[in-house]
Amino acid sequence: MLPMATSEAVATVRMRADARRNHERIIAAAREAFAKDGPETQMDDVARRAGVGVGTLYRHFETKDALVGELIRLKLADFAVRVRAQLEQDGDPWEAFEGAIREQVDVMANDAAHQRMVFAQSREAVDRARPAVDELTAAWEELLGRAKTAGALREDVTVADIRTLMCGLGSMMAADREGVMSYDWGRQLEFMLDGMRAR
Amino acid sequence: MLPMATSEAVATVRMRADARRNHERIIAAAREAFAKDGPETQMDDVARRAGVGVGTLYRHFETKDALVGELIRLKLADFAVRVRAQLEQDGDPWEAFEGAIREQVDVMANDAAHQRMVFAQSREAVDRARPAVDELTAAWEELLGRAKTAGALREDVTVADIRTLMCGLGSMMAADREGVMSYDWGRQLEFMLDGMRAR
Amino acid sequence: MLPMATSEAVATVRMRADARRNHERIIAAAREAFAKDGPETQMDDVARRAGVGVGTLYRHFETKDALVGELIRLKLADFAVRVRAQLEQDGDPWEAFEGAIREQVDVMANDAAHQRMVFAQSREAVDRARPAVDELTAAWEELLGRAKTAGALREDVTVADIRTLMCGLGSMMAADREGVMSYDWGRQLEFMLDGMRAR
Amino acid sequence: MLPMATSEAVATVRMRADARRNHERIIAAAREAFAKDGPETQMDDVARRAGVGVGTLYRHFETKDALVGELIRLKLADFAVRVRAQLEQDGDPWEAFEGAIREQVDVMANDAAHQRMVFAQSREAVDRARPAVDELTAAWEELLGRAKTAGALREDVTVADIRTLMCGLGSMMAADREGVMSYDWGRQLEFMLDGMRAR
DNA sequence: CATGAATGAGTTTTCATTCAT
DNA sequence: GATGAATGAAAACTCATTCAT
Repeated sequence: MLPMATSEAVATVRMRADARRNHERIIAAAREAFAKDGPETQMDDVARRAGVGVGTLYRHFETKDALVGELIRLKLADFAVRVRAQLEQDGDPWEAFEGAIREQVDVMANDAAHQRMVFAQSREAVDRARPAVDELTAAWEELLGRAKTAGALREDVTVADIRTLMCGLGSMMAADREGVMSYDWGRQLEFMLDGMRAR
Repeated sequence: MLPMATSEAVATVRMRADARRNHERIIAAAREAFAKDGPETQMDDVARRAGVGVGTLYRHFETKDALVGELIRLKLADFAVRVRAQLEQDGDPWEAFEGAIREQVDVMANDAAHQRMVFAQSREAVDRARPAVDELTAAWEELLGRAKTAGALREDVTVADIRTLMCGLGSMMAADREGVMSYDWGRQLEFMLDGMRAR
Repeated sequence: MLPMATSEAVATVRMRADARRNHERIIAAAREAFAKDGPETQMDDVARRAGVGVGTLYRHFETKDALVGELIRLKLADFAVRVRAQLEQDGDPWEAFEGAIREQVDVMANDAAHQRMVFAQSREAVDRARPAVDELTAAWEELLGRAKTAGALREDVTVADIRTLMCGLGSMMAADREGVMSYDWGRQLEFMLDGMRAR
Repeated sequence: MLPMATSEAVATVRMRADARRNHERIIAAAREAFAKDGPETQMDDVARRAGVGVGTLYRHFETKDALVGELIRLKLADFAVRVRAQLEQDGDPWEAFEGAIREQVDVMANDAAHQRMVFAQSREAVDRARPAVDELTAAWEELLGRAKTAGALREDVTVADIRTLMCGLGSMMAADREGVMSYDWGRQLEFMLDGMRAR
C-alpha cells in the first residue's frame, strides 16, 4: 500500500523539530478522534489524545474547521498519489479506473472522519484543501480520459461524477456506521460502476 | 401530485381545535427549520417559527428526537402512499419501478429536511417511524417483485438497496445544497438506475 | 383512632355538591402526592391523582402554597382534636402529656407531607393555617398546665418548646426517609421526654 | 476558636495559583449562596458571587452535587478537628462531651448552609464526604467512650444518636431562620443533653 | 512556546400558572 | 365551572475559543 501523504509537504516545512512532532501527533490524534466520534469530536479530546494542551492545538490550527480542512486536504492529497500510481502502472484502462475507484472507497471505508468529510466542509476548510482538490482532479481527468479512449467508460462521465459518487458512498458508510439502520454501500458501488461502463 | 400525508392520519385525531392547529404549525415550522439548519436546529427556533412557546412544543413532542421521528414518519408514510399509487396504476413494471424511484427522489429534492434525515436518526426517532418503514418496505417489495417477474429488474436488487440508494442520493443533495462544492446527483441516479436494469 | 379533621369545617360550606367532592378529592390526592414526592410534588400530578384538570385544582387553591397551607391547617386541626381528647379523658397528667406527644409523633411518622411541613411554610401557607395553630396552642397550653400543676413536667416547658420538638422530630423523620443516611428519631424522642420530666 | 479546615488539605494541593484562588473563592461563594438560598441555590449565582464564569465553576466541581458534597466534607472535617481538640485537652469527660456538642452546635448556628445540609445529601454528595464522616465518627466514638467510662453519659448513647441530634437541631435552626415561625432550638438542646446524662 | 484554566453564550428541558375552549 | 393546552422564565450543564502562568 502507498504511504499516506503527510502534512510535511505543506505546513511543516521550516517548523522547529518539536513543533513538527506536535503537528504530526495532532493530525494522528484528530484522525483517531474523528473516526471514533465523528463531527461531534471535541477539541479537548483531540488535544488529550495528542498529549498536548489545547493551547498548542490552537497554535497549530486556528479553528476546528481549519483542523478538519487539513484532515481533508491530506486525504485528498493521498488520493491523488494513488490515482497517479494507477496511471503509471499503465495497465488495462478500465481496470485502472475501477481499481482507483475501489482503492479510494477502501480508504474511505477505513476512515470515518473522511466519510462525512463533505458535510464538515466550511468555506475555510475547503479553501485549505483546494490545492489537493486540483491535484486530484487533474489525476482523475487523465485516468478518465484514458478509459474513455479505450471505449471502456461511458463518454459522458466526468470528474465531477466521481466526486459525487464518492460523496454518496461516504454518506452511506457513515449512515451505516451510525448503526441505527444498515446500508449496504458495497452493492450500490457495483450498480454505479455497472452504470458507468460503456455498452 | 399526491398531497403529502399529514399528521392528521395518526396523532391529531380527537385533538382540540387549537391543539391541532398548533400541532400542524409545529410540523411545518420544524420542516422549515430542519431544512435551513439541518440537525443543528434548535427547539427554541422551531417554537419561534411555529409561533408557540417552547412549552407547547414540548407538550406535542416529548423530546427533540420525538419531533425528528415524527418528521421522518410522515415523510415515509407519504412515500408509501406514492409507491402504492404506482402499484395501482398497473402499467409497465419497469416504468412503475423507475417512476416510483424518480418520484421519491423528486420529493426528497424539494425537502432539505428529509435529505439528511438519515443522519438525524436516533433509536427513539427510528422507533417512532417504524410503522411507516414497514409499510413502505411492503409496498416496495411488491413493486420490485413485479419488475423482476417482468424481467426488467436485476434479480438481486432488494428493498435494502433502494433504501441505500435513497440514503446516498439524499446525502448528495444535502451536500450540494450546502453549496461549498456542487454535486450532480441527477447523473448519479442515472448510473444507478442503469446499473439495476436487467440485461 | 380519631377521624382526621376534614376540610368541610372551613372552606367547603356552601359549596355545590360536585365542587365539594372535587375539593375533597384534591386534598386526598395532594396528601398522597406529597407523601410520595415531598415538596417536589407537581401540581399536574396532584390534579391527575384527583382526576380533575389543573384548572380545577387552581380554582380550589390559588397557588401551590395555598394548597400546602391547607394541608398543614388540616393536620394541625386534627392535632388539636387529639389533644382535646386527651384533656377530656382526665387521666394522669404526665400520661396525658406524653400520650399526646406520642400520638402526634405517630401521626407525623405516617405522613411524609407533614414531616417537612415546616419548610414548606411560606407566609401565605402559615396565614391560612393560623386559626388551627391558635386552636392547637390553646389545647396544649391546658395540657401543659395540668402536667406542671401535678409536678410531673418541668416548669419552664412552653408550647413553643413542643412546637420546636415536633419540628426537629419531623425533620429527622424526613431525613431518615430520604434514605441516604439513617436517623433514629425514636431514641431522640426519649431523650427529649426524659429531659422535660420534672425531677 | 479553631480555624476551619480549608480545602487546601485535600484537593487544591498542586493547583496552579490562579486555580487555587478560584477554588477558594468558589467555596466561599457557595457557602454564602447556600446560606442565603438553601438548596435552591443556582450554579450561576454561585459563579457570579465567586466572580468566575460558570464554566470555571464546573471545571472545579463536575456537578452541583459535587459542590454540595465538598461543602459538607469540609464542614465535617472541621467538626472532626474540633472533637479531637476536646479529646486532647483531657479534661472532665462530661465537660468534654458537652463542650464538643455545644461547639458543633455553635458552628452550625453560624452556617445556614450547613443546617440543612442533611437534606441536600444525594448519594454522590455523601460519597464525596465519606472520609470526613468516618473521621468524625471515630473521634466521637472516643469521646463518647470516655464519658461513659466516667459514668457521666447514659450507656446506650451512640454516635448515631449524636448525628441524629445534630440533624434535628440543624433543621430547627433552619426553620427558625426561615422566619415564618420561630423555633427555640437552644432550649431543645438543653432537654436533649439532660436526657442523655446518666442518672 | 506550551499549558490548561477561564470564559460565557447557547442547549435542552421543566413546571407553576394563565387562559381559550 | 371544568378542562387541559399554552406559556416562558429558569436551571443545569457543554464546549469552542481565549489568555494568564
